[in-house]
Amino acid sequence: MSGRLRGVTEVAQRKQTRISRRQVDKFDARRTELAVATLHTLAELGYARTSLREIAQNSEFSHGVLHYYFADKRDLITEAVRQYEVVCVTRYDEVVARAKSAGQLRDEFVAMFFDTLEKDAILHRLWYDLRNQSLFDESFRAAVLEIDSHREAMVWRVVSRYAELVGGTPAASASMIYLTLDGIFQRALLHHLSGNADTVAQLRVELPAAVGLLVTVAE
Amino acid sequence: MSGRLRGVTEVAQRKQTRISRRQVDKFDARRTELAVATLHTLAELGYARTSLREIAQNSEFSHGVLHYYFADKRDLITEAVRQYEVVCVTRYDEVVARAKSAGQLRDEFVAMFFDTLEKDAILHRLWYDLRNQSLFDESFRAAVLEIDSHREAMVWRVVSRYAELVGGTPAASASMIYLTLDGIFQRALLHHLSGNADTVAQLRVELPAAVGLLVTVAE
DNA sequence: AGAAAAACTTGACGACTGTCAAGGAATAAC
DNA sequence: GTTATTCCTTGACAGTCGTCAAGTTTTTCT
Repeated sequence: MSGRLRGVTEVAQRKQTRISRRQVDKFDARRTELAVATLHTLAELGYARTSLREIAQNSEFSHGVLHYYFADKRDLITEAVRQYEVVCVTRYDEVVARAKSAGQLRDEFVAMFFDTLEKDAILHRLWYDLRNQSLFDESFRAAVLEIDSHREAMVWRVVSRYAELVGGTPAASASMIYLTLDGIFQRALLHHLSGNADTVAQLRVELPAAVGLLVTVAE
Repeated sequence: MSGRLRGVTEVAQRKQTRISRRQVDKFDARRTELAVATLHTLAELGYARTSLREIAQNSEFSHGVLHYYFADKRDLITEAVRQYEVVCVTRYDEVVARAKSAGQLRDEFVAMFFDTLEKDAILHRLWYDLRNQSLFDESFRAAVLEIDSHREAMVWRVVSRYAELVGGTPAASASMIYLTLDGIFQRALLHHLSGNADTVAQLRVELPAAVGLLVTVAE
């Protein structure tokens, strides 16, 4: 039987079958490969204009294969979002690890901040697109909230370590600190993609001071 | 002649004709009416899922009329965004005007902040949707950047007045202050629409302190 | 080797999209 | 009251969308 009546559960079953036959690697590898292709297409076109045929064209397969590995479009996009998380959520950890002084941590953080802003701009705009999409489409919310909390934790690791090195304590909650730095990033991204380099440069100048505001130095 | 070959300029011409015949009121009134219907549809469905036929169904006309008053879909949506601006950009001005003390201003600001967060949630999520869309679609950027700067000015009027009343000065640039408060709003919106009332309440508690951080009190 | 299963392609379906031309209905001009 | 003009509806167009069944190619198993 070449039955193709697969729901989400049936895809999971099929996956289970593969696991038992020790072919899970191949199946999951393709799934990931296609999810990555999806990620790049989404980053290029945005959620509103990304079609399955377009995604397939960014891979080496035809559009039909997407329904072989994914139950439906949502399943595919959700998986793509997870791939984003893998890429983006440990970005500053090396910076934290090698920081010997507060000044060094701050400088390298700022450098990394604006480096990824420019290098991964289209990937970041996708993140904000999907986070926003979750305001309309309930099916993304769980994944979005999870990634958001991981991003918050990532920022917290940076700032709390910075506070430690500078001999003080964070001046606000993890939540506040995250949304402030994320707000700076979002704004910088908007102006970067708008070609407004001056505004981006201005934000770069202000970022260290903002970090300073978020940490109180003990007297 | 019943010619319907209208580009953007021809729509403008036709409008000009009406002006000379003193019927500009009627034409513009319909345009605005349809733009408002568009705004509500967008707020309900999001940019990605809003079609012209859906918009027309939220008005009392048929879908064809949209191309009588607007050159194309972008023209329509751009006009809808302008309507959003009219509604949203003077929200806190009355609060500023009637504030007799720093404490009153702060409290009423916080109250208004979370009032509109809940009452106009779907309108606000539209704003963020469109702002994000401008990261992908150049044609929205000018309007988005303009509205964004108006929002920044609105927030600045609140905070600078607060600083005045408290006898201090703003501790950061207008840009920084705006993106901080906007970040809080965005986060609160996400959690409000996710049904996570606890997180929203937490943000409400933290908002006054955040405002405090943004203003330095003179010694 | 041949048989069975998995991986992938192709082409089609119904639904939906933005656009626009043709024509009817309403209003204004004379 | 009879033309003109404006306003609005209807229906169609060419295209795209997600989905899926049928069939071909490739891999795996025995």
